[in-house]
Amino acid sequence: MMDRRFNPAAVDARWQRRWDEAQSFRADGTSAKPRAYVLEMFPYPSGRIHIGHVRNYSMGDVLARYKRMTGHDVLHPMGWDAFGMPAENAAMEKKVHPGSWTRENIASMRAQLKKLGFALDWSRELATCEPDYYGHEQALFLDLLAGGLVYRKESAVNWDPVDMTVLANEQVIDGRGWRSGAVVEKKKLSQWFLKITDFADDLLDGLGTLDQWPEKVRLMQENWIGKSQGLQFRFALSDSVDGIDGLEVFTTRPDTLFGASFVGIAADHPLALALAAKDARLAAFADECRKSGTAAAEVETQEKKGYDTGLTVAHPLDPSWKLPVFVANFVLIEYGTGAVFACPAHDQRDLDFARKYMLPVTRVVAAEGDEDKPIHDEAYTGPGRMVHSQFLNGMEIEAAKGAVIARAEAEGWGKGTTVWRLRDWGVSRQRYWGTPIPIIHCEACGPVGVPRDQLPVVLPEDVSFDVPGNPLDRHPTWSHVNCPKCNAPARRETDTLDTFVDSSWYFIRFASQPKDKPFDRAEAEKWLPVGQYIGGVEHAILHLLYARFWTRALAHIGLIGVQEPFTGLFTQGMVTHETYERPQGEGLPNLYFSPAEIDRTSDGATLVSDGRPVTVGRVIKMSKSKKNVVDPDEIIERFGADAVRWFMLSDSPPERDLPWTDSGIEGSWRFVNRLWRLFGEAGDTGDGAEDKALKRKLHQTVAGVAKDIEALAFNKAVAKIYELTNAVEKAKPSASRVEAIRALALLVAPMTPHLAEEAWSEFGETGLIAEASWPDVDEALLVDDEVTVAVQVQGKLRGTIIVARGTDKAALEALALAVPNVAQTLNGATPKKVIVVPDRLVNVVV
RNA sequence: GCGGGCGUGGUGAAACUGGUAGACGCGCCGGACUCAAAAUCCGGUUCCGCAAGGAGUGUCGGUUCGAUUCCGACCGCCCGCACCA
Repeated sequence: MMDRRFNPAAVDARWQRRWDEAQSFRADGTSAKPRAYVLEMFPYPSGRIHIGHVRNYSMGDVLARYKRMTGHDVLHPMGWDAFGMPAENAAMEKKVHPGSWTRENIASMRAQLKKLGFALDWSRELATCEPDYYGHEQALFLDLLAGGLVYRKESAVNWDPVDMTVLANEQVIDGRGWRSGAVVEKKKLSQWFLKITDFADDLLDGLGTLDQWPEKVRLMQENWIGKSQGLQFRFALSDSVDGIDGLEVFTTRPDTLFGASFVGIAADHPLALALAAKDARLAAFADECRKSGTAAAEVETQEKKGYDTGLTVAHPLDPSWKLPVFVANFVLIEYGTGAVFACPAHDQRDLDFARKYMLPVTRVVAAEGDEDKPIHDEAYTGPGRMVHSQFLNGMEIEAAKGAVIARAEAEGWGKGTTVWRLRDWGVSRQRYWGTPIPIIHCEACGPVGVPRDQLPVVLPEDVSFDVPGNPLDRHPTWSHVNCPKCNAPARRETDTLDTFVDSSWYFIRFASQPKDKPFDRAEAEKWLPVGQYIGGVEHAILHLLYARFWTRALAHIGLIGVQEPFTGLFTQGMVTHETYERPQGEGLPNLYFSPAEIDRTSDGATLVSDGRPVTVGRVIKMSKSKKNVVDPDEIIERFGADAVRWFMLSDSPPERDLPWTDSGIEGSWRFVNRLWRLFGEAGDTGDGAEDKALKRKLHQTVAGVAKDIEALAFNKAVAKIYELTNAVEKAKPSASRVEAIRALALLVAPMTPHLAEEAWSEFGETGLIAEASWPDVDEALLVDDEVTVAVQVQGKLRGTIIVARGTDKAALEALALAVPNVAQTLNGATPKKVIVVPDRLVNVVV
């Protein structure tokens, strides 16, 4: 067959249409087949699919198609995480409505995804910005409210005075708003909170059951939840200040109580605030503390500073022992009680502080023999026994902790407590483009839930973005309603929900989409939990933790019987690309060029426009600012969907970054054509004989590729397919070769489905390969009956022998010693020992 | 600072439970076909050496008949969290 060239421009669309018409990828839910729920994190409709999406969805697609071929009823849906700030920014900058901007983006991104031929059940597509999604979310919010998992509280937020909105912590850079550049203010606002802390223990324990999650993600969540056990206790204050006569502190080291040196309180601690009201110098110090608070790198080098309040507290185990109270810049109001007792000998921060303010340092824990060793500049945090600690002396640390807690509880001045880093989830956002919180504020009745028959609370379309702030606040009529309880004039809540709420339950809605309620429990439980969830590691904490919480919360109020939403989680690496840069001149940043402007050869790169060289920079994550991006559309145009998909799966392990290269995609395109030529030889059985070796190779490959796909080791599956292809190409025409060629089409069907379909129909099959079965494996063919055994002398390879599998040790030893090279190396010496591992190696030791 | 991960050819990487290091891809070198090019095909490609042979998985050391794999120390890179009491 000469010069057969695969033509994706014609082929891809044809099969995409056929799959559509046949509804090949619709999840059934009523079949007797085992069910498989394969899900990739749904995209934000920013406007264009980027190559990272292509990698993500290619992986999920291989798994989904493979599951279908192995007899599963597969749910593999797609939707849009469609609310969020970029739409409002576009509205302000381009004077378009966030809704039309978002919907147009969805339309063009959907078209892009379709061109890639993903095996998605498009009948279940959803967008979180449509009332038929967020209306149900409002119902769930009211359910959680009724279930006691939602509350309203005043809380301090980051307020951007120019954009007139709340900013998330991540949006505050060096104390300024990321868009406006305005200095961010702390502002107290009434906000809605979800009681995620009620589930802190359960979310932590649950991590232990997630054995198909990356260890890394579980650790990140564990740290985020941040469980600390210790003692909370009260110090009596020497003088009462505005009615404050004691200080509550929390410590994880109650054992070191006899090493106490001072008490530190946060600048925003009520006692500090009360004192600062009468002390200008303290007020100034507190201001300084607040300013230097958050900037990340700064914290490390930040000097420990304090302000002596002049007050003292009494030590709970010895009331005559007085400890000074400092306002200290390293004590955080957000954590614990905002006050600490300091034991400098065994805590580095406390030690730094104590040295600076000349406070006593007393060792209370010592390793064997170190009892009188002084503490210098390094706090001792290792194991040991208690010293200088009265009734605790001689105890191990853990025993001493228990003893102090027991005594505190018996004497009533403290108790054993658990403190969490995790805070309740504030979900109010002063934004337009989000799910309206279904609440009506009435002067007489307070906040009242919108009655169910009035859901969804739909976002008004007639809004303007001429002035900063939330357009819902300014809308002439939208917020003016009557109280559902007393019918008096009232005001609608104008805050919307954090978009993380939208993504906390979309996987349930995918599984079941009734019109009249968020989901049908029985239907949803058929599919849930998601068997394999695939996405970027950037969602390791927030999204995945919120989704775990939301699922538990729904279970708690009896709406669903699932605790963990995702049984298997896979976090894929990024697609990276080298950068092309050139200095612009002194003091100016380097100028970057896009790959399209560059002529890249094996030994360098030049700019096409002037022919002069540019520096080839590091291979990093694709980003607009570095211009190292490639456009999937262009690539699909040139090489077709299959070559792109194949490249996304080749070479790099999926959890690692994948460097994009032009030669790589060209290599994939070459392989697509190689296969296509090979498929053209499926009619040639030669003399019709069997090729035992090829047959064996085929069955080994089928088994190996299946194992690799199930382990998501796509790069290994790809390598095995290359090996088989090489073997088939080299083999002489035979019945086995034809069998192998046909099987090869099935093997690549999950990865390069258009090519596989085209071959399948050329083979004369009338059905779709997408609906065909994965080839059977003959177990007997998985092992070779001849093996190559390595022969070593002193652990160094001296030759190999080919023997029948299972040859016994004595025979192997004799054969090995007969290898000429072995005799030569031994040079007459008598072997001291011969180690024989059957079917593997013989090692002669002298 | 704490927690985690990773270091293998020119390059992306493979190597089952400690058993022939470098499969497979990219690149490169040589050849065939062609007037020529593209496409395709064949051969080679860890390093040193003409070869025999020797060295080799970040560095140093250990365990072992045998270590990319196990243990210890160190170096480098990447990621997450971060004054968390």
